[in-house]
Amino acid sequence: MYSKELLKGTLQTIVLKLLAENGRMYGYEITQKVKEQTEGKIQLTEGALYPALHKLEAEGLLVTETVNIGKRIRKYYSLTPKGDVQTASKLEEFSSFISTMQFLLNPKTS
Amino acid sequence: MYSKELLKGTLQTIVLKLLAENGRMYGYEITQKVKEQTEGKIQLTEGALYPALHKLEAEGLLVTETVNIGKRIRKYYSLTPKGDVQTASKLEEFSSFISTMQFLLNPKTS
DNA sequence: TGACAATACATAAGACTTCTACATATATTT
DNA sequence: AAATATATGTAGAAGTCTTATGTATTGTCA
Repeated sequence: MYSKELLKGTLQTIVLKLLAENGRMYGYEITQKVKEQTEGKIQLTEGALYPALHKLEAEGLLVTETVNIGKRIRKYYSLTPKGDVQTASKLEEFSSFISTMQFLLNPKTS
Repeated sequence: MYSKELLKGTLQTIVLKLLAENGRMYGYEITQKVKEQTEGKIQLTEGALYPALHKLEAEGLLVTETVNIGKRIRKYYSLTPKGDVQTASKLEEFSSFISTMQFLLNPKTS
């Protein structure tokens, strides 16, 4: 597990990228996918994820579909066209940020 | 300039690494160095930097030396042995975090 | 020489993100 | 029957950083 601060600012990017890859996902599924793909190194908490999802929805980047699974409700999130655009730009920004940081922190080998 | 959120959690690491490289530096010098080395892509604000420096000092990772340049005061910061250790561990953590993120965001090529 | 920009320190108030803890409820495993 | 996993969500607090402000000295250029 990484210090929490590092994760700040990357949660949105992670969520958007996963949705772009998987079409549609629900909250719990996202937490599990991240945990699984990072071998437990990144674990999203509900307290961070749900507010983030709601915010992205309010901004028009995500839409929801509610599905009944037995008696339980499941809320699927998927990208809007605007969300697609934002995902691409977030990924690009993150990638550029990493390059800059790697250069800054490792000027000899970069 | 990157969205502010991305920078979160990296400020300490940046400061520690610069001090490890340059021996001792003062606040303004740090802001200029970062700006210069990142071609303006990362710009530290004083409101973020000084509280961070004070915090690191309070934690025993940095010590200060005050030097008078004419009538102006200059406060040099340098790493303590404890600071050296922390720098290494922060850099390691950041590097590992980047690997994980790259894998997560780009599963095909990683 | 007067004005402006750069150097250099610093704090205060607020925004934003995330965490911890809690609340609720169903389904599955032991 | 109890515990764990699935599933969504909120409230309050913590932490980091931003914006704005303040003070003072030094350098530059018109």
